[in-house]
Amino acid sequence: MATLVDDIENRFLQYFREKRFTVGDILPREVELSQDLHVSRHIVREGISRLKAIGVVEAKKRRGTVICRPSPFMGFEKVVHAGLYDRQDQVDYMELRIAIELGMCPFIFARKTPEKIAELKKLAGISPESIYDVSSEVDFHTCLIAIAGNAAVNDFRRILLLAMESLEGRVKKIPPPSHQKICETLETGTANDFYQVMYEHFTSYLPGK
Amino acid sequence: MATLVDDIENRFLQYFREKRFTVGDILPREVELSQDLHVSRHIVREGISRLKAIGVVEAKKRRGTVICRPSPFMGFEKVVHAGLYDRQDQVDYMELRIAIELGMCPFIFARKTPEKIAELKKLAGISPESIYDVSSEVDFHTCLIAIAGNAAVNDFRRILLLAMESLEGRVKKIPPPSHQKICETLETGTANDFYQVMYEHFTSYLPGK
DNA sequence: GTCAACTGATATGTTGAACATATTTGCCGG
DNA sequence: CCGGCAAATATGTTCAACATATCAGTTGAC
Repeated sequence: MATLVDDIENRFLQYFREKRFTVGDILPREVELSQDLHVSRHIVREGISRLKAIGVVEAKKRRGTVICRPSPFMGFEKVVHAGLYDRQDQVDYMELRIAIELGMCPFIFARKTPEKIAELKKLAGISPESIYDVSSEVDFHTCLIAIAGNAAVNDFRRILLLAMESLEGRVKKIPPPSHQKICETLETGTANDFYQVMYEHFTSYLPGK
Repeated sequence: MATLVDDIENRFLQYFREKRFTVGDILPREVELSQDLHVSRHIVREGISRLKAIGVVEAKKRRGTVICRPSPFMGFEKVVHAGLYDRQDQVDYMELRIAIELGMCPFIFARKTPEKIAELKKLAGISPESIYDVSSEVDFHTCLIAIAGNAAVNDFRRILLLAMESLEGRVKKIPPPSHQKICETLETGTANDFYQVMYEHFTSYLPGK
């Protein structure tokens, strides 16, 4: 059953699209909205509150409620923060993460720079191969994928990692090829070489042949 | 500045995590919550309303407010629905989509079945190569990635496609290799062959060498 | 005894009016 | 011209009341 607030929320979203609302635009006053939409101010406030929950507006006292640049995955982050995902979700997220690490290879390769590779090498050299350190593993791949310079990918991947924290204790030991090898291949190999070495690096997470 | 509602929302999310809340669990009554949390019932309602916005709870009259299985990307879908993304976001989303199509290849290949391939072949044969049809292009790749059987990936990709609808008119003509070729390779080639043919298929979306 | 309909209890949904609070605006005096 | 006080105005919060849907138990006819 659709409540008034459900309806108002949808009308807001639809309205933003139709009127080409963009960052910085200001919503009408709550009292105006409540009059125009023929609902009480509480309903309007609750509708706007839902927009705050997904990060598309924020309220400034005395100025009004303004459209803000949404972090599009805020809702996802909250779901993860609440721990409201099951084993199957976690497996799905893990696969999605691996798919992104692999699928971004062409973009990483195309946008590599000597500076970025130097930065990467420092992270690759931190821990000896025999010692498996989860956080340095994560740091390396975070730095690696950052080379692609895709903000949405970086943010989304960060949240996926949050959902996998309870899994991290159970991952297999660090697989060859090592991070050093990945650096070398990124630096001197071809785009395809780079993909191949990344594929092998994630072999233990990928389905068997 | 943090409002009471912001605080209450966070406390709910934190509480769900700590108390290991799961699908079907019922929240205390609004009046109880307002007493325990020392805020008015409206504040509690607004906090709960925000949880509804991200798809974490739903209210049943007389029964109470229950945790529901969240569609984790509901917030993202709403942001897209409102059209609150700019050119750069759109480019990022496109790259993310391509990365997923490519990165899921190993999972698709590992889980292919004769039935799925037959289904795929039907979609591949619909339009002659000379005619470029956006919706059949999308349908084919939707069917292809569905072979991996990853619900999160399917759902997330669906929303990414929504954000790219206004771009679709400007995509380049269908690139070789054709969908028929992709089907063949998936059926008879190796996992690596399959990746290579997919990579070539998306060449026009990938950064130049 | 069984089942349908009634009825009361109880949860969320909605409204109105009032007051709190922060911040901008602009007046006012030095 | 400039610093500070004060009014205006937006959102934030509370209280009290009523609406509405639905579950559960009771009552009634067959």
